[in-house]
Amino acid sequence: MSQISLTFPDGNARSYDAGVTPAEVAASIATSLAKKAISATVDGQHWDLAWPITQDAQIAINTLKDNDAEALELIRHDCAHIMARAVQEIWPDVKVTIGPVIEHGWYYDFDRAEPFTPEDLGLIEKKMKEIINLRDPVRTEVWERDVAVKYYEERGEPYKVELIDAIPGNEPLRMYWHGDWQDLCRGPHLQHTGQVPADAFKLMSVAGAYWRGDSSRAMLQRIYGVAFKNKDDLKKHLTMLEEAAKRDHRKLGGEMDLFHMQPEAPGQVFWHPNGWTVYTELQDYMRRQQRRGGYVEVNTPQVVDRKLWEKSGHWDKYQENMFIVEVDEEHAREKAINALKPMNCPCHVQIFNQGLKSYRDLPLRMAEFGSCARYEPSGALHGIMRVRGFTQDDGHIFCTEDQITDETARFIAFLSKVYADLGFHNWTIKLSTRPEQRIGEDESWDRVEKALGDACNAAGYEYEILEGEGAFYGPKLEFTLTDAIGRDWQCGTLQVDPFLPERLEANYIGEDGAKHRPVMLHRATLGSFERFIGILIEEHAGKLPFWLAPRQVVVAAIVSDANDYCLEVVEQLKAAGVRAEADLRNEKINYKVREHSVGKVPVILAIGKKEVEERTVSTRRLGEKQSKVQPLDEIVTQLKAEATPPDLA
RNA sequence: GCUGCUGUAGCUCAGUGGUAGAGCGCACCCUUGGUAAGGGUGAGGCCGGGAGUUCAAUCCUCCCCAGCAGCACCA
Repeated sequence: MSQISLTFPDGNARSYDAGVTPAEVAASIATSLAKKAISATVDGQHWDLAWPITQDAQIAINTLKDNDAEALELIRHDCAHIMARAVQEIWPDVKVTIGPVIEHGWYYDFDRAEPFTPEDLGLIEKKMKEIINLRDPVRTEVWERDVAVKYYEERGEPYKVELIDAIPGNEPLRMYWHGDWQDLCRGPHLQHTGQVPADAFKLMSVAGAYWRGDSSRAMLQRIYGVAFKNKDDLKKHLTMLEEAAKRDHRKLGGEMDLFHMQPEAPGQVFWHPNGWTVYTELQDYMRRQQRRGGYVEVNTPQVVDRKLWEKSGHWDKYQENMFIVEVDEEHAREKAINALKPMNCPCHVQIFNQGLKSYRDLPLRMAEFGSCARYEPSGALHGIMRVRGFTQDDGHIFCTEDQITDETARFIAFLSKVYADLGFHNWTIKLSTRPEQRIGEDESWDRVEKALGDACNAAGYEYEILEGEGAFYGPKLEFTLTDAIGRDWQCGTLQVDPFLPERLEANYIGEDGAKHRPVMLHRATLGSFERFIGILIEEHAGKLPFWLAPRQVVVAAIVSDANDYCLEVVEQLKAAGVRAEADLRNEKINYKVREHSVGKVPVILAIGKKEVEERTVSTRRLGEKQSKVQPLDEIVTQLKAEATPPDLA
């Protein structure tokens, strides 16, 4: 048998028979290592201890203790298998499908006639612990395709048969055995079930999920679990989830009296005075930014005849998701059918099309705080983050293809400044490329996709590529922020669209005196005010930056003799442009402090006898225990400065 | 839209086949209290909507609406 040379992380190399497994390698070093080992990393690939190595390679033996990423991957993956085995032991008629590792844990999809109940999850967890305690060995086998298909057909596992059919013919079919239970799986896995920490996992929830992510196919039951290396990490994770729930914008929206929603208008927001203050403050800020950024602001109609939507192509594609308004005029022959605008683009093109445009007018940047209505599927609605009525900070840049890169880079700079001003520093860019169903030449897609990528690079940002996720007419950049519990939300966007100018016959006169077609860049920075304010609330856990806080200062009287002075303080603050209010209620200062703290008021000025006499205030900042006595003039100057939006400071 | 769960006072939630309860909040009274809940009294409910079963339904069954989790969707 031929020899191979394996190089260890410390640089030492040893010679082994070709086909040696990492388990044998570990055993050759120390029996304790062989026992502790969970997997290997072979030439950068995560490698099962039982897989043979046939050529020279770099090798590292992973253990539960020292290798976080690998350990968690294996623990979670083995949990998926152990859970599937537990489910089939309890309910033998349940059909298994797939169970991948995800962030913090795993899920596994099952086909079962009866729904899993919360009590069932408890049963499954108990059974899983039993399997872990058995310390059943994990074995891997490579099967022939027809053998595997026959095996699954006999056992009534149609989903597995379908999976095998989808695996390319030249790939080996690997079977993993956890004791006497077996699953088709790429691997790698642990050595035995006992290597999963029995006290560091938890089944979290069960929900429906379509087989193969296809809404036309069977709805399966997906059980989610989380798993960690030890009990403490699990506990930390559960605590984090509890904390995150407190930051939920829907909860804080009520506590801070920002907005409410009700069944008569599902997916639409009733903004209360506090919430509307945040909204308008943000809108004023965006308006200033856009003026500075070279945009002209416009406004367009809400109710627009279907003819325009037919022309733009939206009627065909999105009719189901539009709010239709039919008007039955007395003398009309037929009803007028309109749609509430689901987007602003076609309307902006109408403005562009007024009068003749010259190449000298390009790039033309047109912005609108555009109210849109989309009939989103009921299950998609989520607080104020996914709604049916919303206002985009929309904008369209009419330009030439040559100007795309510059305009994109310019927009990225614009957006990053806005996000930074609003307290966001961790956001990501995704570049969605050509989908299967598309229009236009591949050459043009090549150029435009490159233009977007170049612009990101020029602006100094990395981006992730979402293959095939672009719109049918062009690629797009998505700017994504994350909510309190780690769900991603697309906020900003930039889409290249040569299609709509074509359909709506936009053109400009070029240097050569002939008509040319502009390209349109759809772009939004916040996305929608609704979603962005939701994210803003969660990001700051309700403690909005002072300039955005709806209630900035409460002046609270400690004794009623201080009332007049409190009102005077409020007047001075208001005159300085600060949102201040007096709390003269017959309540103890403790009570007032608590109430306004819960309401996330950033500054409480407490006024007692002493402050009245000395013309001072006792300043207490949200989140701080300590209060500070300072002269009235000083605090007014200070808060005036803090209330100034970052772009005006 | 799909699967599952939920819907009782303004809010958070108990509860029962014989038309309801707590805490907080609200109103009024007492209390003038120094930085996260002072005390008392009181008002407040078509038990999400509709139909059915029953002598009787907030409770059981069905349909609808809305919310929650996930999936699918997101111009």
